[in-house]
Amino acid sequence: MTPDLREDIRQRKPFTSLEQEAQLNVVRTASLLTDSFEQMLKPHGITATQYNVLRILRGAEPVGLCRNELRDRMLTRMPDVTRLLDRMEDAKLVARARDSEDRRLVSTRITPRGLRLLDELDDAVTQEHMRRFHHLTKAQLKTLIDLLNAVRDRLE
Amino acid sequence: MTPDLREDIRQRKPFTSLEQEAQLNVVRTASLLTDSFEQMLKPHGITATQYNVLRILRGAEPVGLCRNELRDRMLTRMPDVTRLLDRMEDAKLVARARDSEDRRLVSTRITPRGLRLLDELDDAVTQEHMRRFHHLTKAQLKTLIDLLNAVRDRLE
DNA sequence: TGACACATAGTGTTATAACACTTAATTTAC
DNA sequence: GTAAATTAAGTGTTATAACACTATGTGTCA
Repeated sequence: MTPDLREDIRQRKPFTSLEQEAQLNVVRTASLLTDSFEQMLKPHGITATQYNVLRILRGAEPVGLCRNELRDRMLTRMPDVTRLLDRMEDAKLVARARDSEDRRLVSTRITPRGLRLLDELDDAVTQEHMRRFHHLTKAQLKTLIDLLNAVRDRLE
Repeated sequence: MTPDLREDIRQRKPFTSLEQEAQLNVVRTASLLTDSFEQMLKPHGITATQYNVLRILRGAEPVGLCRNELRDRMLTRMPDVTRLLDRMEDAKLVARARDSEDRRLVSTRITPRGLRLLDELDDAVTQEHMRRFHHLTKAQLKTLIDLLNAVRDRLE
């Protein structure tokens, strides 16, 4: 019933270890989840990375965050946050201002337009999460989350 | 003891649903696993995507695969397999030959050099998987794999 | 058998990611 | 108080990803 990964990617030989199978399963699942999420966002003109930035900045309101703080909070590694923010600034989704106390820092805040976009997306995002996970029980979801937390425990 | 995702990405508010928390956990974990894997591969001059291609082609030996078949078997979406293979051909890791029966097809095979590279990498890859997952029990790994299979069941 | 639909690989082009390097402000140590 | 180290943001450049489009070979069907 549930097609396993081996079938999915048409692999002929069995996985060499459970550890390998676990890694491939995590990566494959994330890829499909992200692709689906990107497709949902596309008509709205932003990427999953940009969406992630907007969510972080909305959570930080009413203050902004500097570039490195933002980078450290992102879900996926992003080595060029400066130009990511350039593009988002061009789209008027965020605004930057140099910090007056420590002039090395540039604080970025979400704009009203960015907030409006997140608001428009809220329903679709919730639907997306539900669509992908509603067939698991709450207990299964908790177990999945716990196991992934445990994986990351030795990872970062 | 195990830091949960909220702490990790310094999120102040709780997740809005278990479904959302599950999605973010999957994506975050995959990102860290992939980054770590990429770092391990870097000294050998290939990316995780290229490694994936080599593994698929080694599994297909002694025959090659056409571009679309390869694309469909990849772990993550890759819209430009042609030029990915161009680069790998330049590096002499794969070789291409037009199919004589159906001249639309171009079959790609792994070269001896590609096989040698995989062989060199085998230990490091196994170590990498172990390092990331050895602190979970076999039962936990099986549960994790089952749950991820279940997630993907409604996804593709 | 000839026109048309379809499947396959590849190309042109733009956008984004990645990485090493630079510049500027602040902190630290003497 | 000044030089050196540190921390921050940004820049130059190359590599890769993404997407729409083209060219060519194969199958289909009137």
